[in-house]
Amino acid sequence: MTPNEKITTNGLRLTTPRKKILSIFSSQGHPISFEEYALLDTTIDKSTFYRNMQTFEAADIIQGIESDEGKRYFELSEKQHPHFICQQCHTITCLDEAPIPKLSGYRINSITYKGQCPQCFDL
Amino acid sequence: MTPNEKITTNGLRLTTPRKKILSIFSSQGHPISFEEYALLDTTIDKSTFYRNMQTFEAADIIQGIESDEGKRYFELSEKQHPHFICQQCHTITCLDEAPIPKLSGYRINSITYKGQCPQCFDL
DNA sequence: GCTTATCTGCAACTTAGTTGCATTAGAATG
DNA sequence: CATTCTAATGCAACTAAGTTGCAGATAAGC
Ligand SMILES: [Zn+2]
Ligand SMILES: [Zn+2]
Ligand SMILES: [Zn+2]
Ligand SMILES: [Zn+2]
Repeated sequence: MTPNEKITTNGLRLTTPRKKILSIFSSQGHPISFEEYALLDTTIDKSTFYRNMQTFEAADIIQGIESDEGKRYFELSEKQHPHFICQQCHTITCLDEAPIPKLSGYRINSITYKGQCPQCFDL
Repeated sequence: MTPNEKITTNGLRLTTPRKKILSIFSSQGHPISFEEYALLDTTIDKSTFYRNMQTFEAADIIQGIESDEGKRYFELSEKQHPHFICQQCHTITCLDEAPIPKLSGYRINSITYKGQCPQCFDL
């Protein structure tokens, strides 16, 4: 199901800002913050952006993750994968191949590793 | 090495606020935010608290983690262990027994799982 | 095309965390 | 113990991510 289809099946309206938000997120291969989004779409208001992030998270269209710098990053919630946040260069990497462990009794929605990425580790 | 010893070996001054901060963190078994800390120590100023969190993170005395509600939680950085953040009741659990996986090329400092804790999962 | 409830954009607000600065108080030295 | 020097504290003002109230716009359904 495409993001646009998820919108309509959730009883939400397919508005112009929503179509633009989803097309921009579709063209990113990694999570972005509002600050980064606003560089790609100067027309959107931040309240519209954040309100849609909440709506889309509830509809399982978008997934948010917290950076180590007190900002939220968002990406399309397609196939589940862990993320790595480098505490030195603050890059967020999608670990598409990494396995998702199990924890008995818990339902795991996401995994975030923090540390040093290969580039920063070599220095 | 106790937290107080770590302070002096890092060339930091063992001040009254610092001793109180470390004694309060020693008596917690899980990460707490400034909001929670301030209930246990009404004398501290928030700038002193946050500045010490930064100093203590650099000296590897305290470790911070980001909650799913845009707040930072802190705990003594003794033995490494993953954390589980429940997205429903927002409780942060220390998973003292859970293993820390490896990722080749990356240096992992922390792991955070998000999802539903056993209490919320049963509902 | 008309109606209606949802959604948007603006501006004002909230709040976690930071910063500048004057004062205080560890620690080192004699 | 008194002196000195620098690190650390407390206060108040500030910053910035994210939220909220509201009036006007617009998608969806008839
Ligand atoms: Zn890096
Ligand atoms: Zn990703
Ligand atoms: Zn829970
Ligand atoms: Zn813990």
